[in-house]
Amino acid sequence: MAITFDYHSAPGHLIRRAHQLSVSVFAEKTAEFDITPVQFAMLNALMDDPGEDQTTLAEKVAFDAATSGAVIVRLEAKGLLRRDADANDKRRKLLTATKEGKKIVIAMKAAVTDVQFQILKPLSSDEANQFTNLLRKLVAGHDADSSKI
Amino acid sequence: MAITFDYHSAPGHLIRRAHQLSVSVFAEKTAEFDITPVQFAMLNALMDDPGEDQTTLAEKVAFDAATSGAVIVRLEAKGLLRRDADANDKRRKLLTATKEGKKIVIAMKAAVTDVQFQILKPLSSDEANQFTNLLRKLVAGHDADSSKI
DNA sequence: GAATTTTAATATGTACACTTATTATATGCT
DNA sequence: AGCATATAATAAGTGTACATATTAAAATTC
Repeated sequence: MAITFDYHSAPGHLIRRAHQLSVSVFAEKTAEFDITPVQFAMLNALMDDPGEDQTTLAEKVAFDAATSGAVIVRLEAKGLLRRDADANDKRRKLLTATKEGKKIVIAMKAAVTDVQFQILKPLSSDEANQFTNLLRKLVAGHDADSSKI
Repeated sequence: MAITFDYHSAPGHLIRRAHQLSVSVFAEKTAEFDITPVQFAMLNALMDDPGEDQTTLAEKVAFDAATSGAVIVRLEAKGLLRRDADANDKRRKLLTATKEGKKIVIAMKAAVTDVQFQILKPLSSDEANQFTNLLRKLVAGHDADSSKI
């Protein structure tokens, strides 16, 4: 037994590395659009349900309010979404993707699909499916855990 | 075919979520030590090979020089490692874990081991092994890719 | 052996990511 | 109605994470 920890083989470290690689592949494949994975996730989610408030959108993509607030400000600055005050609840700001925002999400779709393949590239097709399913189960399990407080 | 992307099931997004959860579990289980996963990784790696320079240590845990530089400054501020100028190469600063640093890594070992189990908790034992192996293969594959430039 | 190139560390700027605190507004309770 | 509680958004502070630029010190090349 070594005194130190074999952190290289630890899931925690491997997940960090995978995230790092995943972001890097995304940046590479979508360089021309100048949109980060998080920005894409938010804009993409917004297109399914326009007119959402920031909190609801943040929950959908699983970010805290502070982070998503900053992302939304950047997306607004780029002209990809609009924030309108809710007449019924002055605390809320309702979000809508602009024409530009919609256009960019649609334009990025092929590249983002390709990113997913590139991330999984070191794995065989079977392994890739297994891995994605296990990842989904892992995340869902933790989500279920945290919701039953 | 929907216009938008099913980003919720995409490996890229799932990996991000997994990373998020992983960091959160680490923080929870090691709260008393006030050490982040990255800080632990660096300090732990340093114990295997004391007297390394920043660049070599950064490579080992796969961070860029700027990020690891900042982490090292924080670890030094906490008194967990020492930086000494290399007499043979004045550009380099050699790192050594202090007694305090070593003590904290050893003290954290059990908690960090537990973190890995907690991360994988939603999976069965078999699934957890499969998942970790696939993750390792994924990361190794990308590493091999980037090294053959 | 002087000029070019490389390398180690730092600095700068942008973008997550989270915690805690603050402000404004709504809602629930009595 | 009036007060306590809850909620939406923002602000402040810490810590990754990376690209690019800078500085000082090697190493290489001519």
